[in-house]
Amino acid sequence: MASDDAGSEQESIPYKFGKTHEIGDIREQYGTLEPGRGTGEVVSVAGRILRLRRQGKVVFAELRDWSGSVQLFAGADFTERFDRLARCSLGDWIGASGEVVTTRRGELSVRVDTWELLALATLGFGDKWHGVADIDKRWRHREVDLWANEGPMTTLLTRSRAVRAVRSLLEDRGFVEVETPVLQPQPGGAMARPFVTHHNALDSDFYLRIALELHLKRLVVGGVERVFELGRAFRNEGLSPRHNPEFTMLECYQAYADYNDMAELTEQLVAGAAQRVVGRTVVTYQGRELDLTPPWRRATMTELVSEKVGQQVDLAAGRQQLSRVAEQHGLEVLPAWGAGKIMNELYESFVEPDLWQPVMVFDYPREVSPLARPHRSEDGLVERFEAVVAGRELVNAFSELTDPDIQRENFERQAEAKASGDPEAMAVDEDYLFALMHGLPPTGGLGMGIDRLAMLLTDSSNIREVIPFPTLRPAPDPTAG
RNA sequence: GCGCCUCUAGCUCAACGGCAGAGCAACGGACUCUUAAUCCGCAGGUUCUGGGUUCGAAUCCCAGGGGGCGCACCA
Repeated sequence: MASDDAGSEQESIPYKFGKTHEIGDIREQYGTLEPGRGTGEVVSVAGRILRLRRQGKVVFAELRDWSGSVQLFAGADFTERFDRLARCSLGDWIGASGEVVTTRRGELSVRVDTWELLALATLGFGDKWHGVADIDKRWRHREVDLWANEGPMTTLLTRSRAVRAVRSLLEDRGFVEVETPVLQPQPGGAMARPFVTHHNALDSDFYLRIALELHLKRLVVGGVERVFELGRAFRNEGLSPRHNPEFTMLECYQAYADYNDMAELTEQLVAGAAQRVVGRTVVTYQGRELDLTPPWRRATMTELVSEKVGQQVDLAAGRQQLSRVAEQHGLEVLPAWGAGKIMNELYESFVEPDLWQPVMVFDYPREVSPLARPHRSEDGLVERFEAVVAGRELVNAFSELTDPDIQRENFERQAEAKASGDPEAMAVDEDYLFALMHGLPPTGGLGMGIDRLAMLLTDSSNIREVIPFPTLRPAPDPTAG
């Protein structure tokens, strides 16, 4: 009987439901009402039944939509099909109409006159008190996580608002949004191992992009003076609490600007997003205060490394001295590393993890920055900075390299490294060089990890919390948990 | 890839070498203002998988699988 009944109930579910209010709005408007009051306002709300308390001829249910939850108050004397309502399962979706009231105990409620079943939850969702704690299940079946636990909906909505804020801040500054190819015959714009796929009709291998950079700069060559893309990039690398193989980047490029302009833009974007999303620019992250209010501290890599190792070091000191400093601090130096690479390693190993408040780390070695323009006054350096927040790189930006000859040299040096076995090195990108030979004006460029921005604004320690369906090993059995 | 930790009912967890259990959910019932409602009843298991040790294994050992954290790589 149960299954036949359920079958006909499925068929009787309406195709739409005219809800008049978000639950959150009702709570906002009437949340302070005294006990035992009516409002005269009749509303229709819809959502999922979170809890159900049967009391004989009267039933209390907690109904949750994505804006919040409110109690439904139903009674045999005034609610249609009362007995069926009392038999609903936790997790069922219903739409209910009635007056907004408070009960004797003062709980804000919708006193249900009429209601409709909108979906049956035939699989249980988890413990009504503990929710679902199995982290594997939460990530493989986010729909369950969203319903059973409090945090994920807030995280999802916050991320959405953060992306909207970034997009709108850029549009306010005259940037136009574009979409460039994900499938590329040759990946470029970053040093990373790509994913490979195959196009049947063209009988060609393609790579999933590892960065957005080169196509966007080609658009600048074409005259698109302020351009950005918010898009997915893919890197075939290990997973970690801070790395998902597919992740979302913002890249934007501004003609006639340099990296100092990009530093200012970085502050405006991050602080602006925080302001719009959480309402302030001082946030709490993992129990510590983080002050995103501009201006951020600016320091050069040389200064920061020197400070950390307790002696003045710079590229001019040469590979030998840097190598000695590195080894004094327990850092293994590979033979292929030049002075610049050693400096970068010193920075990444000893300085970056200890930076907490936002810092703009300026002026990277040329050796580790093949797409950035040589520094206007410092030998061996490029005009590049990374913005580090909470010990992690959030933004990477340059004065873009515009000289096709230097770009070709840099590509060729990368190609040599690739030939000698570095799977992450770049290849020579002739299409990009072709574009540069048509003239890239002075341009500032910036890349930001959107997932990491979302982590900061949602106080998430694991990137998988801000990605609804993170990359996981395929489950052998889809129902296994 | 390597190291450490973890996996028991739908969910949250006990049992830690001696009969696999509780709460919640589900199912049946009582109850007209509840707040994790309460009460009565009933059912629920390949203890992740496969081997081994043992009179006896959820428990100890080995191998495999899933997941987490750390390291490495990166954003």
